[in-house]
Amino acid sequence: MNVSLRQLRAFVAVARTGSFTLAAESLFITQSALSGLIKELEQTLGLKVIDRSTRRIHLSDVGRNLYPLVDKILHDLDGILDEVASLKALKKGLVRVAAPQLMASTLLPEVIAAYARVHPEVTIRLVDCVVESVISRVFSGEVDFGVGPEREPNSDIAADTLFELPFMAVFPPGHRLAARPDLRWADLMGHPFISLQGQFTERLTGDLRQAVRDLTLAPTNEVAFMSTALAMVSAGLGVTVCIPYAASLVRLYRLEMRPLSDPVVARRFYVFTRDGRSLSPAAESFRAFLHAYVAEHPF
Amino acid sequence: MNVSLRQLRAFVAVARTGSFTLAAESLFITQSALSGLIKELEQTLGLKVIDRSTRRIHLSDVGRNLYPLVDKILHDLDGILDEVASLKALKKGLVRVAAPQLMASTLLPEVIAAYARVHPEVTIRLVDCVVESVISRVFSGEVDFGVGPEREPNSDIAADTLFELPFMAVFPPGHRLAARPDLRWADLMGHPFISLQGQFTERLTGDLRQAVRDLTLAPTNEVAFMSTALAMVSAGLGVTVCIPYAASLVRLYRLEMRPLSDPVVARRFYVFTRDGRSLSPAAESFRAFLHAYVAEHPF
DNA sequence: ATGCGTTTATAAGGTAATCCGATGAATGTC
DNA sequence: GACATTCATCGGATTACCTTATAAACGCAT
Repeated sequence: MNVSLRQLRAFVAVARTGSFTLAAESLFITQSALSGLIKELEQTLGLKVIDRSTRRIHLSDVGRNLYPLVDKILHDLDGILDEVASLKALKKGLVRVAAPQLMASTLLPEVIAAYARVHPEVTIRLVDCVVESVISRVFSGEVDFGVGPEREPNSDIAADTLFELPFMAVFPPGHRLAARPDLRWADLMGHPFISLQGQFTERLTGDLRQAVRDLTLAPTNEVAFMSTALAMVSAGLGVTVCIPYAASLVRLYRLEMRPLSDPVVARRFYVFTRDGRSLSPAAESFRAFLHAYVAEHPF
Repeated sequence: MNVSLRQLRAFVAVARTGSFTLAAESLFITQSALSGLIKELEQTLGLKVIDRSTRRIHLSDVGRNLYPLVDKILHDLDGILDEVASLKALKKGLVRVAAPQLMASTLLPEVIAAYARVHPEVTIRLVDCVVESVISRVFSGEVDFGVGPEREPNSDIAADTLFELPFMAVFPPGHRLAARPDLRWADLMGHPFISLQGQFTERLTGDLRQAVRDLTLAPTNEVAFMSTALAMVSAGLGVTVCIPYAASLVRLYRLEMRPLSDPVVARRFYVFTRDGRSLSPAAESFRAFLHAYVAEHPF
């Protein structure tokens, strides 16, 4: 029995209004179109569901039994379609974003606050974790997408460049480095260098050696979190480097940031998504918003 | 959002099978037709519900939420359509028939038994009542149709002739009337006449006076039920008349029936339905069966 | 009984949805 | 890189649905 939704909607509209003419109006079609829908429905079912003449309309016995059941189904379906429309219109939605701790405590809260002003009904759930967890959380589906620095390519993960920014020197106000007009990596060599554990230091060391053969970065301390590093710099225990997106945190510690050259070493940050998997409307919206925000707010 | 049932069925089939090709087979359409249905569904909804390549298929986030809800709706709808199909195929159904006591204790039980042998899943509910109630029960919708003798026409009630049969004399075996070769109404005049209350006698008296001016039927007793009349005839308290469809009851009382002429007075019996209202498949089936039964079993 | 206003049914023609068969493009495996 | 298989697209045909016009039916008033 190949009945159609249009036919069922026509039937319910007639049952509700008691008139073909009024039912047609309620469905925004002409009376003759509605008459044809009812005729085809009855032919497909093989029995009458509406007894009518030009002056009277009644549901048949079968029609009377059918009406509340079909009415409920259409009501449920319309509820589902409304739900989808709400998701599409960003009238509701949930976005889960994984990001490393530094991202999660500097850039992203700003972007999320700005986004909430535009789309208050969408919930952004920030999942802060170590850099190495970002991609695995994306892969597992635990989050909609992740934000973080470049890592080994993975065929199941798509990486979309968010920004590429250079490292900058960070030191306390009044530090001897503050007096130099143009800072070079070599200038940092005479000072205790505080770095981050893991690929941060490995990649940095590799990049420097590749650019200047005898430039060797020997961290005097390797800590897990940038906030620890900044606190130590603030305490006069050395200097560090970081990417400009963390400027807000550097200012919080009342530290100074200066560009570094010879060489300029940059890091790319990406939005990671599962390859071949679409984002929900809300996630796609926030992803695009993040890209636009970063493009509009140079650090 | 004008989605169609075909599109929703396509979506659920893909979700269930994990393949466009297998989903198309399960819906008895080609793979390209199914591909088009999914494409149109996503265009109508304005978002992706299925992420796919030539080698992989996943439901999107929205698709994953949508699937169980749509699946349930389609399951419920198919249940309803199966119900309608069962009603149409007479695999289920209830028919309520109103009939006068005499009809209800002679003809109709026979017909219902015969019908049950052909359509065991249909329930026939016999509502026995006085003649005058038959039409009002049809009118009120309390029964699907009624069976009974002619009464004043009513524009809301349609009357479809079931049979037209003549009155016959009823008397005990060995009665003086049994010796006569051809009985005439005048022959009954010399005997106590037991009649039925109400329009039975009024209509009969009117018909007889209309045919033969000085033929006056003066019942010596008027009772409510034919069974009472037959019992009294059996006890030798008089004679009566009745319509041949009640022959089984007359035999039960071991009485004899003979045709009556000068005049032949016939009564029409009808199937009464509400005008402009269709019968359910089961009711229509039983109504047709009743007509056929009566045509095939002359009394 | 007749005329009238209004409602449902039908006809003709047009558009949208759905379908088929053929084939292109993509993809994982060998 | 070749191959088998799956999804996407194209062109054409059919079906479902729609509009406008109009016929048929019907309850009411006269």
